[in-house]
This record gives sequence, C-alpha cells and structure tokens, in this order.
Amino acid sequence: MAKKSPRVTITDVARTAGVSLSTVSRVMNDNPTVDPALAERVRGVATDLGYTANPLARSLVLGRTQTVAVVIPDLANPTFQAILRGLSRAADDDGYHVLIADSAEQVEKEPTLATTTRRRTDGVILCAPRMSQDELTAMLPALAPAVIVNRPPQPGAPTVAADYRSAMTELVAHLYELGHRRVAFLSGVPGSASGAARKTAQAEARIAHADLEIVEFPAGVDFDSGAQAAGPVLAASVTAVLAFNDLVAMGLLSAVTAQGVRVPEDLSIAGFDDIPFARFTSPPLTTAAVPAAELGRRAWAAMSALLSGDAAATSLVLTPEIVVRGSTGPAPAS
Amino acid sequence: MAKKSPRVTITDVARTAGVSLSTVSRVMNDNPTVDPALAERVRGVATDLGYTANPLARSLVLGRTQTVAVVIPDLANPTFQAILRGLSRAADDDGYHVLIADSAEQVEKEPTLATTTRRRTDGVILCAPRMSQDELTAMLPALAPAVIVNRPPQPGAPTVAADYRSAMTELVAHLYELGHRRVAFLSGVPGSASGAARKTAQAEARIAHADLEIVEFPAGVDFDSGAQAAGPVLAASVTAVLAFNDLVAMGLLSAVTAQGVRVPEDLSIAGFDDIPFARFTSPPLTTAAVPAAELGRRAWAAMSALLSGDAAATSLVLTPEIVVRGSTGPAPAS
DNA sequence: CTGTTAGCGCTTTCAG
DNA sequence: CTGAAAGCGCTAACAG
Repeated sequence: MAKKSPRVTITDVARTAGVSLSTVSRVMNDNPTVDPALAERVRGVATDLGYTANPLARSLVLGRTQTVAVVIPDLANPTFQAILRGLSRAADDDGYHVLIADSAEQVEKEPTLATTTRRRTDGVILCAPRMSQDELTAMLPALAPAVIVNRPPQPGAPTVAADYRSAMTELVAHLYELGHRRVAFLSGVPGSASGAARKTAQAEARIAHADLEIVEFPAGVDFDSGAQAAGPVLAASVTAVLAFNDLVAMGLLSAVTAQGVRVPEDLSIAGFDDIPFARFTSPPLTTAAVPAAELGRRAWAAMSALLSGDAAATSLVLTPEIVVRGSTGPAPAS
Repeated sequence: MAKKSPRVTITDVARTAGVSLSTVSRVMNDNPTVDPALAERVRGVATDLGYTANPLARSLVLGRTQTVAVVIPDLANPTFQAILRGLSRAADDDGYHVLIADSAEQVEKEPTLATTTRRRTDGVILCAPRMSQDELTAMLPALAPAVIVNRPPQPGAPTVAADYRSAMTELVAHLYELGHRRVAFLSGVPGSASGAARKTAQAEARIAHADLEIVEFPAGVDFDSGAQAAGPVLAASVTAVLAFNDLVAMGLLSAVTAQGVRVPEDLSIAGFDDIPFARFTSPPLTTAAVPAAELGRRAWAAMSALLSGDAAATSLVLTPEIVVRGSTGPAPAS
C-alpha cells in the first residue's frame, strides 16, 4: 500500500507483536529457547508484515556476509565461464552468494580487485591469477580465506588445479606417435602458471626425444591471436601445432583453412581445454579436456571447508583427458 | 606482524592520530571542512595502519551497497554470458560490484533469487525472466530499482531488449526468398518472451504469405534439444528449419549431418543469437546477431540512471542484424 | 523463558 | 574547524 515502501524492521515486528527485539531475533533464528506459542505468534506477525532480517545488519554483527568473491581474468573465456558456473552453483547449493570480479585480462587490476571485493565478502577465489609469485604471497594473508585455481601449490591457501603438464605431455606424445618431429607452440600470455606447466612438459619431451623440435611463437589467448599466428606458423615449416588453448587453435584453424591449407593432411592442430565448441569445428579439434566446471565445484568445496574451519590447506589436482578428434593426423610424408 | 590480523578500524586511526572518529571519517570521505594539515596527518596514519573503511558498516549507515544483482536463467548459455560480461564491465567502470544469481533454468527459483539477492544490493537486473507476467508485476515493487532484459516494456521498470520479432521476420523472409515454403520451428521453452516474439513474427509471415507453412516442434534451448529434434524434423519433410537459438541449431546440424543429410543442399538451418561460435560450424550458421554484450551495457546504464534518480522508465530496443552464412540455401527442387 | 543493554564500524547532525 | 552523541538494523551476553 505504502507509496515509498518503508522497509519493515525487527523493531516494527517487536512493537506490533508486543515483545522485545531479542525475542523476535530469537524467533527468526529458530532459537529453541522461546515459548512455542509466543514464537508462533511472532512468526505470524513477521509474515503479516512481510519482515525479513536485513542481511547487511546481520553481516555487520555476525562478521560474515554469506558471500564469496571470484576474481576471473576474462569473462569471455569459455573455460573461466565454466569454472564460474560450477563454482556459483555449488556455492548456491550451500546458501552462499557469489560476487564476480572480471579483471578483463588486466593483470595489474587483479590485486586491487581481490582486496576490495574481499572486504565485502567472506573469502575470495582467485582464478588463474597471473600476478607474480611475490605479489601473490604478499597479498595472500590479507585475502584469507582464499583459494587459488590453476596455480601451483601455494603455502597459505588451498589450491585447485588441472594438471596442464601431464596433459601437454600426452598431447606431445600423441603428435610424436603420428610422426610429427617439428611442431610449433603458440604460447599464450606470459605469467600464466598453466603456460609454464605446458612448457615444462614440452622441455621434458624434447629431452626424451632428441629428434623432436618445438618452436615457440608468442601469441595471445583468444581467437584473433590464433588467426594472426597463421603467417608465422606456416612460414616455419612445421607439420603440427600445439595451440595455447582451443580459442587460439580455432583462430589458427580458421585462418590456415582460408589459405587452402588442409587440416590435418597438411598441418595438424591441437587445442587445449575442450571448450564446448571444440567438437564443432571442421575438422573437430583434438584437445585436452580440462574439467573446468568440476574445478569450480572443487574450488567452492575448498572454500567451504576453509569457512567451516576444518581446513587442512589441501592442494588438489585434476587430470585432463586427451580427446583425439579430427584436427590431428599423421605427419605428411616430407 | 600480528598472527590473527585484527582488522584496523576507524577508532584505531582516530586514537593513534589523536583525533575524533568524526574527523577521521571526514578525512576519509574527502570532506573539505577539515584543516588541510590535520587531514594530511590523519591520512598518513591511515595509510600507515593500512586502514580502509569497512564497506559493510558504511553500507548499513549509508543505505547503499555499491552492488547490484543479476539474475541469469543459465550461466551456460553464451548469450547470457555475454550479457553478464557487458553488464559486469560497465558496472565495474562505475565502481559497482555485481552479484550473480544463476537460476539454472529453474523458473520457480527466479522470484526467490531476485528478492533475496535484492536485499544485499542496491538493485537487481532480471535477465530474460520466464516467470509469469502476474508474478513479475507482483514482485517488481519489492525489487525496485530493477531493470528487465529481454522482455516487453513493463510498467514499473525500464526494459532493455533485442527485437526478436523483427529479426525473426527477416529470417523468415530470407528463407522465403530462397524458395522455402514449408519450414520447421524448434520452439524453445515456454514462458520466454523472446519466444513469443518469434512466434508473432512467424504468424505475421504466414498471413503475408498464404503458401508458407511453419510447423512447430517443441524443443529446449540447448545443444542436446537440437540434436534430439533431428528425427521429428526430418520426418516432417520440411526444407528449412528455424532453430530457437544457435545452440539448438548446432545440435540439429550436428545430428542431421551425422545422418547424411547435407546442409544446406537438403535442408537449410537458421539459428538465432550469433553466439561466438556460430561462424565455426560447418557450414557456418545463418543467424540473427543479438548484441548481447551491448544489451548488458545498456542494462547497466539503465540501472545506473535509476540509481542516480534521473530515471524516466525507458524501454530500449536493439535490433539484431541478420547474418547470412552457409547453413541456409535455396530450397531443393521437389 | 523474556527483556535490557551493549555493541558491530561507520556517518552525520548538532553543538561548540 | 572539530568533537560528542545518536543511530543504521541486528545479535548476544547478561540479568531477571
């Protein structure tokens, strides 16, 4: 009825029910030390008045907001979207809310975003933070409780990550078995822990196979970066390429195909992540299936544990499965 | 140094600076009525102590949280992801935070999600809400300020939407010109306003063209729904199909292709939305390009206006452009 | 079992 | 220009 809905407070309920604030508070919090009859009456008044406790006021006094923050490097990246989705739904199931902070690939914004969002929440989940190790360890205490996704185990915070290294090892082995000896790697942005893991795997592979050559091309993490890498890659006379991720692979695939290069007959291309659309390119992409939504779920589980206090700072690793599709094939006879 | 970081409060700053709370507060809020020298000293102490005002406490007294909530039907849907991204970045530019609420396609959760998140924020953006009109108008007052995305103009809340109807009109015209006279429509979930708009356009087209037939098949909104519709669609002897969205189109495309049907020679398929990967199917998808990120940006702009009080409840409509790619072609000579 | 009294950390009149 | 005091809406001892 009221034109300017004046929020009904606990005081209103108390007054119209003829009891004290504490009683109403107790009733609303299902405190059993209240006379059932009285409780019922108060509850009645509360619903009549449409009363719900102001979460802000509760948060202030209780010291918890029932909300966590998630810092994401790029909301346009399907993998991060999947992590966010898994996390958000899991948190929701436990009655928690999620505040998102998209740093839009600007590494320098990460620390600020993390700290400012942390202050309005009960904890923060850092997704594939690209900030330096020093920065990270420096700010971690101020963020606690925090959980970190896709970065190496870290003192001071539980970690949830995919094993990019072993997945890359398998991908390289796959190409090697197909006869590829000279392959390109489109390396993604610097500072990425998963990027480092990929390179480690490649270095190991080169040691294991003296006749294997891997030439690195700097490139970004998105479709356009892949497309732009087409020229250099084609000029490098490799028979296969490992793209930083599926987006890059798709960009490359699209660009080389436009130039008449046949995939995989002339050139094999492998992606990484297995984003939802990796199977729909033509040919469909060979890639490493990173269980992103599951990572998100696990990240929440870790945060939830931290929040409940039963927190042995765990460090969980999920292993991606290689999925071989049409974009990789035998090396062309040279 | 402290093991258990005891948050530094305004009182701490006041005490160690030898001034009153109010002075610190004034300084932190750049209130000019403070002696510059004093202000400088206080500021010094504040930084020394690493003080930042507790946003919760401020929110409680100020009555605003600097946060808005976004209710999304499905975080796995690329279109909603894009809306969220556009919105989130725009809000961030204005110093606002975003709380996400993914209803995971459960319409019945929408009202609760909206109301509960609203209480911890300054406003809520409803994304393509599927709840009934009555429910919507009933809860709108309690949500204000609210803005609604992808639903018809609404008293009580500004609206930002894509013109699904005109886009569908163009899509139908495109198919008609190609000679298609019997086409299928995979209709998506009930309750969707954009779905209704699509149907209106089709009804109008049938009136304009007596020889045009559009047969409707109930289907969902995701890839699998499209794939499952393959059987019925193929049995219906149509020459073209209008999918509810790109996801459905891709599912259908994938399934019929697997059965040896050639697209577009045997069957034309049109999607809707122009999600980022619509161009990478083979053949690439003809579709209507809904400017999702822009919708998100505009939604924030509307919310921002509401928040600043200068709010004529506008109703903005963006018109999708048809993009013709390889998945549609001339109707096969029968 | 219920009411009174302090705060949570901050902003804001209202006096000086 | 600065401080004292009230209060945002709620919870949690602490008394009855």
